[in-house]
Amino acid sequence: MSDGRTTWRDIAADLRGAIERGEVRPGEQLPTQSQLIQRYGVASQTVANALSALRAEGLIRSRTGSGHFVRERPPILRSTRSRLSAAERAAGRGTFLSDAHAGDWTPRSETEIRVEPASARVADALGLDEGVEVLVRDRLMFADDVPVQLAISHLPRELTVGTRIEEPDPGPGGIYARLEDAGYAPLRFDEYVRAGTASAPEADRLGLPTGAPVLRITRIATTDERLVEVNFLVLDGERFELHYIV
Amino acid sequence: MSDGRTTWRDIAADLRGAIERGEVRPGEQLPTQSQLIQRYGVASQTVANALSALRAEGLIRSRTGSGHFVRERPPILRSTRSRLSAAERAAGRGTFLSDAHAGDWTPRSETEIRVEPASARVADALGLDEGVEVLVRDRLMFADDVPVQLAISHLPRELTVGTRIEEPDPGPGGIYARLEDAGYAPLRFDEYVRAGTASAPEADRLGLPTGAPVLRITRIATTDERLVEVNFLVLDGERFELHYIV
DNA sequence: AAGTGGTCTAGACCACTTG
DNA sequence: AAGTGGTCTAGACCACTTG
Repeated sequence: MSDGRTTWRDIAADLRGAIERGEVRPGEQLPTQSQLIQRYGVASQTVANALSALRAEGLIRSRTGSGHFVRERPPILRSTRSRLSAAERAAGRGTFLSDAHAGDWTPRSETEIRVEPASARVADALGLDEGVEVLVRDRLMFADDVPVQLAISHLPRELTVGTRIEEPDPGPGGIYARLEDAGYAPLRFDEYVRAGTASAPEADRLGLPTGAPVLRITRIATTDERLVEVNFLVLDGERFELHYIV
Repeated sequence: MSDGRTTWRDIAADLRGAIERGEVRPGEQLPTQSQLIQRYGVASQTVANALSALRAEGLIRSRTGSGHFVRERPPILRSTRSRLSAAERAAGRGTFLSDAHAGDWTPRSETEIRVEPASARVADALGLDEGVEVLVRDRLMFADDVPVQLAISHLPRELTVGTRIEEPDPGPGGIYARLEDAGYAPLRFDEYVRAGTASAPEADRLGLPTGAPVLRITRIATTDERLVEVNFLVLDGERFELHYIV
Protein backbone atom coordinates (compact mmCIF):
# COMPACT_ATOMS: atom_id res chain seq x y z
CA MET A 1 0.00 0.00 0.00
CA SER A 2 2.78 2.42 -0.81
CA ASP A 3 1.43 4.10 -3.92
CA GLY A 4 0.36 7.72 -3.55
CA ARG A 5 -3.17 7.15 -2.27
CA THR A 6 -3.46 6.16 1.36
CA THR A 7 -6.25 6.60 3.86
CA TRP A 8 -4.49 9.28 5.87
CA ARG A 9 -3.63 11.20 2.71
CA ASP A 10 -7.28 11.06 1.62
CA ILE A 11 -8.39 12.37 5.01
CA ALA A 12 -5.76 15.12 4.90
CA ALA A 13 -6.88 16.11 1.39
CA ASP A 14 -10.51 16.17 2.53
CA LEU A 15 -9.75 18.48 5.46
CA ARG A 16 -7.42 20.62 3.35
CA GLY A 17 -10.23 21.09 0.86
CA ALA A 18 -12.63 22.16 3.60
CA ILE A 19 -10.11 24.74 4.79
CA GLU A 20 -9.37 26.04 1.29
CA ARG A 21 -13.05 26.31 0.43
CA GLY A 22 -13.52 28.32 3.63
CA GLU A 23 -15.85 25.79 5.26
CA VAL A 24 -13.59 26.01 8.29
CA ARG A 25 -12.29 29.56 8.59
CA PRO A 26 -9.00 30.80 10.07
CA GLY A 27 -9.12 30.60 13.85
CA GLU A 28 -11.92 28.04 13.83
CA GLN A 29 -11.60 24.55 15.19
CA LEU A 30 -11.54 21.35 13.15
CA PRO A 31 -13.63 18.37 14.30
CA THR A 32 -11.92 16.59 17.22
CA GLN A 33 -9.90 13.44 16.65
CA SER A 34 -12.69 11.31 18.11
CA GLN A 35 -15.18 12.85 15.72
CA LEU A 36 -12.86 12.26 12.76
CA ILE A 37 -12.29 8.64 13.84
CA GLN A 38 -16.06 8.16 13.84
CA ARG A 39 -16.68 10.08 10.63
CA TYR A 40 -14.07 8.21 8.60
CA GLY A 41 -14.31 4.90 10.46
CA VAL A 42 -10.57 4.54 11.00
CA ALA A 43 -8.11 4.02 13.84
CA SER A 44 -6.78 6.92 15.89
CA GLN A 45 -3.29 6.69 14.40
CA THR A 46 -4.66 7.19 10.89
CA VAL A 47 -6.37 10.43 11.86
CA ALA A 48 -3.24 11.47 13.78
CA ASN A 49 -1.14 11.00 10.63
CA ALA A 50 -3.51 13.16 8.58
CA LEU A 51 -3.51 15.96 11.15
CA SER A 52 0.25 15.72 11.54
CA ALA A 53 0.65 16.34 7.80
CA LEU A 54 -1.61 19.40 7.89
CA ARG A 55 0.42 20.71 10.81
CA ALA A 56 3.67 20.21 8.87
CA GLU A 57 2.16 22.17 5.98
CA GLY A 58 1.42 25.00 8.38
CA LEU A 59 -2.31 24.86 7.71
CA ILE A 60 -3.34 24.13 11.27
CA ARG A 61 -2.05 24.62 14.80
CA SER A 62 -2.77 21.94 17.37
CA ARG A 63 -3.23 22.72 21.04
CA THR A 64 -3.09 19.80 23.45
CA GLY A 65 -6.26 19.56 25.49
CA SER A 66 -8.00 22.05 23.29
CA GLY A 67 -8.19 21.10 19.62
CA HIS A 68 -6.91 21.60 16.08
CA PHE A 69 -7.38 25.12 14.72
CA VAL A 70 -7.05 26.58 11.23
CA ARG A 71 -4.06 28.90 11.30
CA GLU A 72 -4.50 32.58 10.86
CA ARG A 73 -1.92 33.72 8.38
CA PRO A 74 0.15 36.21 10.32
CA PRO A 75 1.10 39.53 8.78
CA ILE A 76 4.24 39.40 6.70
CA LEU A 77 7.33 41.10 8.04
CA ARG A 78 8.98 42.92 5.17
CA SER A 79 12.68 43.38 5.41
CA THR A 80 14.38 45.57 2.85
CA ARG A 81 18.03 44.77 2.47
CA SER A 82 18.99 48.23 1.44
CA ARG A 83 18.42 48.93 5.11
CA LEU A 84 22.06 48.22 5.95
CA SER A 85 22.69 51.77 5.01
CA ALA A 86 24.65 54.54 6.58
CA ALA A 87 21.39 56.49 6.84
CA GLU A 88 19.88 53.93 9.14
CA ARG A 89 23.05 53.75 11.21
CA ALA A 90 23.12 57.53 11.45
CA ALA A 91 19.52 57.43 12.67
CA GLY A 92 20.75 55.25 15.53
CA ARG A 93 19.07 52.07 14.35
CA GLY A 94 20.73 48.67 13.94
CA THR A 95 19.50 46.31 11.24
CA PHE A 96 16.79 44.65 13.27
CA LEU A 97 15.52 47.92 14.70
CA SER A 98 15.59 49.29 11.18
CA ASP A 99 13.29 46.50 10.02
CA ALA A 100 10.99 47.21 12.94
CA HIS A 101 10.91 50.90 12.07
CA ALA A 102 9.81 50.07 8.52
CA GLY A 103 7.11 47.68 9.74
CA ASP A 104 4.82 48.52 12.61
CA TRP A 105 5.79 45.85 15.07
CA THR A 106 7.59 46.07 18.39
CA PRO A 107 11.06 44.54 18.42
CA ARG A 108 12.80 42.83 21.30
CA SER A 109 15.78 40.52 21.45
CA GLU A 110 17.56 38.19 23.82
CA THR A 111 21.31 38.25 23.38
CA GLU A 112 23.94 35.85 24.65
CA ILE A 113 27.61 36.80 24.31
CA ARG A 114 30.44 34.30 24.29
CA VAL A 115 34.01 33.88 23.10
CA GLU A 116 34.88 30.81 21.06
CA PRO A 117 37.68 29.43 18.90
CA ALA A 118 36.67 29.82 15.25
CA SER A 119 35.16 26.69 13.73
CA ALA A 120 36.32 25.66 10.26
CA ARG A 121 33.20 27.20 8.73
CA VAL A 122 33.58 30.52 10.55
CA ALA A 123 37.34 30.67 9.99
CA ASP A 124 36.76 30.10 6.30
CA ALA A 125 34.09 32.80 6.07
CA LEU A 126 36.17 35.37 7.98
CA GLY A 127 39.51 34.51 6.40
CA LEU A 128 41.01 33.59 9.77
CA ASP A 129 42.93 30.56 10.92
CA GLU A 130 40.85 27.88 12.57
CA GLY A 131 40.87 28.21 16.35
CA VAL A 132 41.49 31.98 16.47
CA GLU A 133 39.28 33.67 19.10
CA VAL A 134 35.99 35.04 17.79
CA LEU A 135 33.26 36.92 19.59
CA VAL A 136 29.86 35.28 19.18
CA ARG A 137 26.64 37.24 19.57
CA ASP A 138 23.81 34.71 19.71
CA ARG A 139 20.52 36.54 19.38
CA LEU A 140 16.90 35.48 19.35
CA MET A 141 14.71 38.26 18.03
CA PHE A 142 11.04 38.84 18.68
CA ALA A 143 8.40 40.79 16.80
CA ASP A 144 5.51 41.68 19.07
CA ASP A 145 6.88 39.06 21.48
CA VAL A 146 6.73 36.30 18.85
CA PRO A 147 10.16 34.78 18.09
CA VAL A 148 10.87 35.29 14.38
CA GLN A 149 14.60 35.39 13.79
CA LEU A 150 17.73 33.71 15.02
CA ALA A 151 21.03 35.49 14.37
CA ILE A 152 24.39 34.09 15.34
CA SER A 153 27.04 36.67 14.58
CA HIS A 154 30.80 36.04 14.65
CA LEU A 155 33.48 38.74 14.72
CA PRO A 156 37.26 38.50 15.06
CA ARG A 157 37.91 39.08 18.76
CA GLU A 158 40.69 41.58 18.06
CA LEU A 159 38.11 43.99 16.63
CA THR A 160 35.68 43.76 19.53
CA VAL A 161 37.80 43.62 22.68
CA GLY A 162 37.17 46.68 24.82
CA THR A 163 34.16 47.82 22.76
CA ARG A 164 30.45 47.72 23.48
CA ILE A 165 30.17 44.99 20.85
CA GLU A 166 31.01 42.61 23.68
CA GLU A 167 28.00 43.81 25.64
CA PRO A 168 24.45 42.52 25.02
CA ASP A 169 23.34 46.08 24.18
CA PRO A 170 25.96 47.64 21.91
CA GLY A 171 24.30 51.05 21.96
CA PRO A 172 22.64 53.20 19.27
CA GLY A 173 23.16 52.01 15.69
CA GLY A 174 24.06 48.49 16.81
CA ILE A 175 27.34 46.72 16.28
CA TYR A 176 27.89 48.20 12.81
CA ALA A 177 27.94 51.68 14.31
CA ARG A 178 30.49 50.50 16.91
CA LEU A 179 32.62 48.95 14.17
CA GLU A 180 32.47 52.27 12.35
CA ASP A 181 33.59 54.06 15.54
CA ALA A 182 36.59 51.73 15.67
CA GLY A 183 37.53 52.51 12.06
CA TYR A 184 36.06 49.38 10.56
CA ALA A 185 32.94 50.72 8.87
CA PRO A 186 31.31 47.89 6.88
CA LEU A 187 30.94 48.99 3.26
CA ARG A 188 29.67 45.88 1.61
CA PHE A 189 27.39 43.08 2.70
CA ASP A 190 27.20 39.78 0.86
CA GLU A 191 24.10 37.79 1.62
CA TYR A 192 23.69 34.12 0.68
CA VAL A 193 20.09 32.99 0.90
CA ARG A 194 18.77 29.45 1.03
CA ALA A 195 15.49 27.79 1.95
CA GLY A 196 15.50 24.87 4.32
CA THR A 197 13.60 23.21 7.10
CA ALA A 198 13.91 23.99 10.79
CA SER A 199 16.11 21.60 12.77
CA ALA A 200 14.84 20.51 16.17
CA PRO A 201 16.74 23.15 18.19
CA GLU A 202 15.90 25.90 15.69
CA ALA A 203 12.24 24.92 15.68
CA ASP A 204 12.30 24.96 19.46
CA ARG A 205 13.74 28.45 19.70
CA LEU A 206 11.57 29.91 16.94
CA GLY A 207 8.40 28.21 18.16
CA LEU A 208 7.89 26.39 14.85
CA PRO A 209 7.08 22.77 14.13
CA THR A 210 10.18 20.74 13.21
CA GLY A 211 10.54 20.75 9.45
CA ALA A 212 8.80 24.10 8.97
CA PRO A 213 10.24 26.15 6.09
CA VAL A 214 12.89 28.67 7.07
CA LEU A 215 15.08 31.17 5.29
CA ARG A 216 18.79 30.70 5.98
CA ILE A 217 20.97 33.70 5.35
CA THR A 218 24.72 33.90 5.65
CA ARG A 219 25.70 37.54 5.73
CA ILE A 220 29.32 38.62 5.41
CA ALA A 221 30.27 42.20 6.22
CA THR A 222 33.39 43.72 4.66
CA THR A 223 35.23 47.04 5.04
CA ASP A 224 37.30 48.21 2.10
CA GLU A 225 40.09 45.99 3.37
CA ARG A 226 38.91 43.11 5.46
CA LEU A 227 36.09 40.79 6.53
CA VAL A 228 34.68 41.91 9.86
CA GLU A 229 31.62 39.78 10.54
CA VAL A 230 29.86 36.62 9.47
CA ASN A 231 26.28 36.28 10.62
CA PHE A 232 24.14 33.14 10.33
CA LEU A 233 20.46 34.04 10.29
CA VAL A 234 17.47 31.72 10.47
CA LEU A 235 14.06 33.26 9.79
CA ASP A 236 10.52 31.94 9.93
CA GLY A 237 10.04 31.38 6.21
CA GLU A 238 6.33 32.04 6.23
CA ARG A 239 6.42 35.27 8.20
CA PHE A 240 9.39 36.93 6.57
CA GLU A 241 9.75 38.41 3.14
CA LEU A 242 13.14 39.72 2.13
CA HIS A 243 13.26 42.61 -0.27
CA TYR A 244 16.34 43.15 -2.38
CA ILE A 245 16.87 45.91 -4.88
CA VAL A 246 19.19 44.75 -7.61
CA MET B 1 3.41 12.93 27.93
CA SER B 2 3.29 16.05 25.82
CA ASP B 3 6.33 17.92 27.11
CA GLY B 4 9.26 18.21 24.72
CA ARG B 5 10.93 14.86 25.47
CA THR B 6 9.32 11.85 23.94
CA THR B 7 10.69 8.47 22.97
CA TRP B 8 10.52 9.07 19.24
CA ARG B 9 12.20 12.47 19.63
CA ASP B 10 15.00 10.85 21.64
CA ILE B 11 15.49 8.22 18.95
CA ALA B 12 15.47 10.87 16.21
CA ALA B 13 18.04 12.93 18.16
CA ASP B 14 20.21 9.85 18.59
CA LEU B 15 20.19 9.05 14.87
CA ARG B 16 20.64 12.73 13.94
CA GLY B 17 23.73 12.81 16.15
CA ALA B 18 25.16 9.72 14.47
CA ILE B 19 24.69 11.35 11.07
CA GLU B 20 26.14 14.69 12.15
CA ARG B 21 29.16 13.03 13.76
CA GLY B 22 29.71 11.17 10.50
CA GLU B 23 29.18 7.71 12.00
CA VAL B 24 26.75 7.11 9.15
CA ARG B 25 28.03 8.88 6.06
CA PRO B 26 26.07 10.36 3.14
CA GLY B 27 24.75 7.58 0.91
CA GLU B 28 25.06 4.98 3.64
CA GLN B 29 22.14 3.08 5.10
CA LEU B 30 20.73 3.50 8.59
CA PRO B 31 19.87 0.39 10.62
CA THR B 32 16.58 -1.13 9.44
CA GLN B 33 13.36 -0.50 11.31
CA SER B 34 13.44 -3.99 12.81
CA GLN B 35 16.95 -3.41 14.10
CA LEU B 36 15.94 -0.05 15.60
CA ILE B 37 12.87 -1.64 17.23
CA GLN B 38 15.19 -4.20 18.83
CA ARG B 39 17.90 -1.73 19.75
CA TYR B 40 15.58 0.74 21.47
CA GLY B 41 13.01 -1.81 22.67
CA VAL B 42 10.00 0.08 21.32
CA ALA B 43 7.02 -0.49 19.05
CA SER B 44 7.28 -0.12 15.29
CA GLN B 45 5.19 3.05 15.22
CA THR B 46 7.63 4.78 17.57
CA VAL B 47 10.56 4.10 15.26
CA ALA B 48 8.42 5.10 12.27
CA ASN B 49 7.72 8.47 13.89
CA ALA B 50 11.42 9.11 14.49
CA LEU B 51 12.35 8.24 10.90
CA SER B 52 9.46 10.29 9.56
CA ALA B 53 10.83 13.34 11.37
CA LEU B 54 14.33 12.85 9.95
CA ARG B 55 12.78 12.57 6.50
CA ALA B 56 10.87 15.82 7.00
CA GLU B 57 14.13 17.50 7.96
CA GLY B 58 15.66 16.30 4.70
CA LEU B 59 18.37 14.33 6.50
CA ILE B 60 17.45 10.93 5.09
CA ARG B 61 15.70 9.47 2.06
CA SER B 62 13.61 6.33 2.55
CA ARG B 63 13.19 3.74 -0.18
CA THR B 64 10.43 1.20 0.28
CA GLY B 65 11.80 -2.32 0.21
CA SER B 66 15.34 -1.08 0.47
CA GLY B 67 16.09 1.03 3.52
CA HIS B 68 16.70 4.49 5.00
CA PHE B 69 19.74 6.29 3.57
CA VAL B 70 21.62 9.40 4.64
CA ARG B 71 21.05 12.00 1.94
CA GLU B 72 23.89 13.19 -0.19
CA ARG B 73 23.77 16.95 -0.30
CA PRO B 74 23.62 17.85 -3.96
CA PRO B 75 25.95 20.54 -5.30
CA ILE B 76 24.66 24.03 -4.68
CA LEU B 77 23.72 26.21 -7.61
CA ARG B 78 24.94 29.70 -6.85
CA SER B 79 23.01 32.50 -8.35
CA THR B 80 24.35 36.03 -8.02
CA ARG B 81 21.66 38.65 -8.35
CA SER B 82 24.00 41.24 -9.70
CA ARG B 83 23.78 39.09 -12.81
CA LEU B 84 20.83 41.11 -14.08
CA SER B 85 23.39 43.48 -15.37
CA ALA B 86 23.88 45.21 -18.65
CA ALA B 87 27.21 43.40 -18.97
CA GLU B 88 25.54 40.02 -18.99
CA ARG B 89 22.93 41.23 -21.45
CA ALA B 90 25.66 42.62 -23.67
CA ALA B 91 27.36 39.22 -23.56
CA GLY B 92 24.17 37.78 -25.00
CA ARG B 93 23.10 35.90 -21.91
CA GLY B 94 19.69 36.03 -20.22
CA THR B 95 19.42 35.62 -16.49
CA PHE B 96 19.24 31.85 -16.44
CA LEU B 97 22.03 31.42 -18.96
CA SER B 98 24.03 33.89 -16.92
CA ASP B 99 23.66 31.69 -13.83
CA ALA B 100 24.73 28.71 -15.86
CA HIS B 101 27.78 30.55 -17.11
CA ALA B 102 28.82 31.31 -13.51
CA GLY B 103 28.28 27.71 -12.43
CA ASP B 104 29.44 24.77 -14.46
CA TRP B 105 26.16 23.15 -15.30
CA THR B 106 24.30 22.78 -18.56
CA PRO B 107 21.08 24.76 -18.79
CA ARG B 108 17.95 23.85 -20.68
CA SER B 109 14.40 25.11 -20.43
CA GLU B 110 10.90 24.27 -21.59
CA THR B 111 8.85 27.35 -22.36
CA GLU B 112 5.13 27.72 -22.86
CA ILE B 113 3.76 31.01 -24.16
CA ARG B 114 0.20 32.18 -23.63
CA VAL B 115 -1.89 35.35 -23.51
CA GLU B 116 -4.15 35.89 -20.50
CA PRO B 117 -6.21 38.61 -18.87
CA ALA B 118 -4.27 39.95 -15.88
CA SER B 119 -5.30 38.42 -12.56
CA ALA B 120 -5.76 40.73 -9.58
CA ARG B 121 -2.30 39.81 -8.29
CA VAL B 122 -0.56 40.42 -11.61
CA ALA B 123 -2.53 43.60 -12.34
CA ASP B 124 -1.56 44.92 -8.94
CA ALA B 125 2.12 44.09 -9.41
CA LEU B 126 2.28 45.63 -12.90
CA GLY B 127 0.09 48.65 -12.16
CA LEU B 128 -2.45 47.61 -14.80
CA ASP B 129 -6.20 47.26 -14.65
CA GLU B 130 -7.45 43.78 -13.93
CA GLY B 131 -8.29 41.89 -17.11
CA VAL B 132 -5.86 43.76 -19.40
CA GLU B 133 -4.03 41.37 -21.74
CA VAL B 134 -0.68 40.12 -20.48
CA LEU B 135 1.85 37.83 -22.12
CA VAL B 136 2.74 34.86 -19.92
CA ARG B 137 6.02 33.00 -20.34
CA ASP B 138 5.76 29.81 -18.28
CA ARG B 139 9.18 28.22 -18.05
CA LEU B 140 10.55 25.13 -16.40
CA MET B 141 14.33 25.27 -16.19
CA PHE B 142 16.75 22.39 -15.95
CA ALA B 143 20.34 22.19 -14.74
CA ASP B 144 22.09 19.14 -16.17
CA ASP B 145 18.60 17.87 -17.07
CA VAL B 146 17.38 18.08 -13.47
CA PRO B 147 14.41 20.47 -13.04
CA VAL B 148 15.43 23.18 -10.58
CA GLN B 149 13.44 26.32 -11.27
CA LEU B 150 9.97 27.36 -12.26
CA ALA B 151 9.53 30.88 -13.66
CA ILE B 152 6.19 32.34 -14.64
CA SER B 153 6.77 35.74 -16.20
CA HIS B 154 4.04 38.29 -17.00
CA LEU B 155 4.46 41.31 -19.27
CA PRO B 156 1.94 43.87 -20.54
CA ARG B 157 0.95 42.62 -23.96
CA GLU B 158 1.36 46.05 -25.55
CA LEU B 159 5.13 45.81 -24.93
CA THR B 160 5.56 42.35 -26.42
CA VAL B 161 3.29 42.22 -29.47
CA GLY B 162 5.36 41.78 -32.61
CA THR B 163 8.59 41.06 -30.71
CA ARG B 164 10.52 37.86 -30.16
CA ILE B 165 9.38 37.99 -26.51
CA GLU B 166 6.28 36.18 -27.75
CA GLU B 167 8.41 33.33 -29.07
CA PRO B 168 9.72 30.51 -26.86
CA ASP B 169 13.29 31.51 -27.74
CA PRO B 170 13.54 35.30 -27.54
CA GLY B 171 17.09 35.35 -28.92
CA PRO B 172 20.46 36.39 -27.45
CA GLY B 173 20.28 38.23 -24.12
CA GLY B 174 16.79 36.94 -23.39
CA ILE B 175 13.66 38.99 -22.96
CA TYR B 176 15.43 41.84 -21.17
CA ALA B 177 17.60 42.43 -24.23
CA ARG B 178 14.45 42.49 -26.39
CA LEU B 179 12.79 44.94 -24.02
CA GLU B 180 15.90 47.11 -24.32
CA ASP B 181 15.67 46.94 -28.13
CA ALA B 182 12.10 48.20 -27.85
CA GLY B 183 13.15 51.11 -25.69
CA TYR B 184 12.11 49.62 -22.38
CA ALA B 185 15.46 48.72 -20.85
CA PRO B 186 14.87 47.45 -17.29
CA LEU B 187 16.95 49.53 -14.88
CA ARG B 188 15.84 48.26 -11.55
CA PHE B 189 14.78 44.87 -10.26
CA ASP B 190 12.95 44.42 -7.00
CA GLU B 191 13.09 40.91 -5.64
CA TYR B 192 10.85 39.69 -2.82
CA VAL B 193 12.09 36.42 -1.36
CA ARG B 194 10.19 33.98 0.83
CA ALA B 195 10.63 30.38 1.92
CA GLY B 196 7.74 27.98 1.61
CA THR B 197 6.84 24.41 0.88
CA ALA B 198 6.18 22.99 -2.57
CA SER B 199 2.51 22.65 -3.50
CA ALA B 200 1.45 19.43 -5.22
CA PRO B 201 1.73 20.79 -8.82
CA GLU B 202 5.02 22.58 -8.06
CA ALA B 203 6.46 19.46 -6.45
CA ASP B 204 5.38 17.50 -9.50
CA ARG B 205 7.07 19.81 -11.99
CA LEU B 206 10.25 20.24 -9.94
CA GLY B 207 10.50 16.56 -9.06
CA LEU B 208 10.40 17.22 -5.32
CA PRO B 209 8.39 15.59 -2.57
CA THR B 210 5.29 17.61 -1.63
CA GLY B 211 6.16 19.91 1.23
CA ALA B 212 9.86 20.18 0.29
CA PRO B 213 11.35 23.60 1.05
CA VAL B 214 11.36 26.04 -1.86
CA LEU B 215 12.43 29.61 -2.42
CA ARG B 216 9.69 31.84 -3.78
CA ILE B 217 10.81 34.98 -5.53
CA THR B 218 8.63 37.70 -6.95
CA ARG B 219 10.75 39.83 -9.25
CA ILE B 220 9.50 43.13 -10.61
CA ALA B 221 11.41 44.81 -13.43
CA THR B 222 11.14 48.56 -13.91
CA THR B 223 12.43 51.03 -16.51
CA ASP B 224 12.92 54.62 -15.40
CA GLU B 225 9.23 55.16 -16.05
CA ARG B 226 7.18 52.04 -15.82
CA LEU B 227 6.79 48.44 -14.61
CA VAL B 228 7.52 46.06 -17.45
CA GLU B 229 7.54 42.56 -15.96
CA VAL B 230 6.52 40.57 -12.92
CA ASN B 231 8.07 37.14 -12.61
CA PHE B 232 7.07 34.47 -10.09
CA LEU B 233 9.95 32.08 -9.48
CA VAL B 234 9.95 28.84 -7.51
CA LEU B 235 13.34 27.26 -6.82
CA ASP B 236 14.41 24.02 -5.19
CA GLY B 237 15.35 25.45 -1.80
CA GLU B 238 18.05 22.92 -1.07
CA ARG B 239 19.87 23.16 -4.38
CA PHE B 240 19.81 26.91 -4.86
CA GLU B 241 21.69 29.59 -3.06
CA LEU B 242 20.93 33.20 -3.94
CA HIS B 243 23.73 35.70 -3.63
CA TYR B 244 22.89 39.35 -3.11
CA ILE B 245 25.36 42.16 -2.75
CA VAL B 246 23.88 44.90 -0.63
C1' DA C 1 -14.80 15.67 35.72
C1' DA C 2 -14.91 15.25 31.06
C1' DG C 3 -12.83 16.11 26.85
C1' DT C 4 -8.69 16.90 24.00
C1' DG C 5 -4.19 16.10 21.59
C1' DG C 6 0.06 13.33 21.65
C1' DT C 7 2.25 9.26 22.12
C1' DC C 8 2.81 4.41 22.65
C1' DT C 9 2.07 -0.82 22.33
C1' DA C 10 1.92 -5.18 19.75
C1' DG C 11 0.71 -6.76 16.35
C1' DA C 12 -0.99 -7.13 10.94
C1' DC C 13 -0.85 -6.65 5.89
C1' DC C 14 0.77 -4.79 1.53
C1' DA C 15 3.99 -3.16 -2.25
C1' DC C 16 8.41 -3.17 -3.27
C1' DT C 17 13.52 -4.51 -3.56
C1' DT C 18 17.16 -7.65 -3.13
C1' DG C 19 19.64 -11.84 -3.61
C1' DA D 1 11.82 -16.16 -0.68
C1' DA D 2 13.20 -13.12 2.62
C1' DG D 3 13.70 -8.57 4.00
C1' DT D 4 12.28 -3.71 3.84
C1' DG D 5 9.46 0.59 4.41
C1' DG D 6 4.70 2.35 4.87
C1' DT D 7 0.44 2.08 6.69
C1' DC D 8 -3.23 0.46 9.54
C1' DT D 9 -5.93 -1.51 13.62
C1' DA D 10 -7.77 -1.27 18.34
C1' DG D 11 -6.79 -0.18 22.04
C1' DA D 12 -4.05 2.38 26.31
C1' DC D 13 -2.14 6.13 29.16
C1' DC D 14 -0.62 10.81 30.10
C1' DA D 15 -0.52 16.03 30.28
C1' DC D 16 -3.27 19.53 29.46
C1' DT D 17 -7.59 22.56 28.88
C1' DT D 18 -12.25 23.58 29.58
C1' DG D 19 -16.46 24.14 31.98
